[in-house]
Amino acid sequence: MVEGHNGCKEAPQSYTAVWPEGAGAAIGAALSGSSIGRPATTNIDLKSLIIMNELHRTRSVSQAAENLRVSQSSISMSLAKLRRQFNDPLFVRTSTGMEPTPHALEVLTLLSKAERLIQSALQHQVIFDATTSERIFHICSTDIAVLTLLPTLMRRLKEIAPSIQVDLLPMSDSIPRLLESGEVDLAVGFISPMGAGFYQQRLFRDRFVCAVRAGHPRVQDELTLQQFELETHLTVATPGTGHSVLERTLAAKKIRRKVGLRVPSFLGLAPILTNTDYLAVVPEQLGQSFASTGQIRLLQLPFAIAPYYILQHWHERYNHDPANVWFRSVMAELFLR
DNA sequence: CGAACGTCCCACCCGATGTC
DNA sequence: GACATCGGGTGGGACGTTCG
Repeated sequence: MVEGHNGCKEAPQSYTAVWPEGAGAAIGAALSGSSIGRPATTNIDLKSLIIMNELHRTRSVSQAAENLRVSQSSISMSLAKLRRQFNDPLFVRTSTGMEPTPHALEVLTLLSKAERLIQSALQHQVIFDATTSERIFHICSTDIAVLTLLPTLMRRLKEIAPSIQVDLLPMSDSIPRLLESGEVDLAVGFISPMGAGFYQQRLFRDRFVCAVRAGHPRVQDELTLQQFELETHLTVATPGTGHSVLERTLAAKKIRRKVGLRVPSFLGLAPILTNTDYLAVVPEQLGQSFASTGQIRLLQLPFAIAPYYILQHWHERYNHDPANVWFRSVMAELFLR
């Protein structure tokens, strides 16, 4: 996000940015660790230190003022302040200009070290090496992911990042807080929009289908609306997800369904379905994994319901985090279609 | 020794900030 | 919002140093 100009007036001075804002602490730390001891005040004036550097470079108060685009008296005042702070003349007039005292030279040497430290800090980048990282990624998803995403994901991770671990956490209403705090890296699934501060990326489209056991005595190749309402259903509670769209659609279309069993997880659906005559409305991706055994059939729903997208969600705090960026890219590589 | 140049100091001004 | 305070900048004069 780029900050706007917000009507700020231009600063009257235009110091050459030798050290960035906030560098005073680093400079203070460098000075306090030296043989010259602490300056008279710990409230280090960064501009005065910039002026000191410029004085050393130019050997002239006037020239330093010109270079820093301030008045000569301003430089003079700053020098006076520095002299009080360090209890040393720092620069004395000679035939060759304002020459630094030994004390000033030592301070300048330390300032140079501090500058290098600051530059190093500013250029510091967090490197994430997937091939050697032992990081644990915490993913929130419905247990659908266990069947539809994890096998592919873990196979790929074994190839490119063998030491990385994945911790799958259940969906809940507190996903936004968990993503924001960093307790969860990524939330994947059919999840309602989380609002400002969150990013999301579409991975693939999915839709609802009806699953029944292969030898269901009444449901043949086509499911009628009448059958849908007459048969008993097996449903799954899915807090924190967008699956409630199914309930809303049924209510809007005034379609009634008789629930015989409600379970907390998609994982146990298959064995129950194969041993009962229940109908279960499930995501097609999940249904296909059930149907691969040959014991369960998938049928079109007898009413229209919009398809939906499986997305990956993350918080803006981690939008540029190299590890999070890498993991998202792996997810996109495997599932974006 | 005086001119030129550079530094220092003081009074004043301005903007930011805190307080009521 | 008005006012006080403070930090920091400016202009200008005083003073010091250098050099021809």
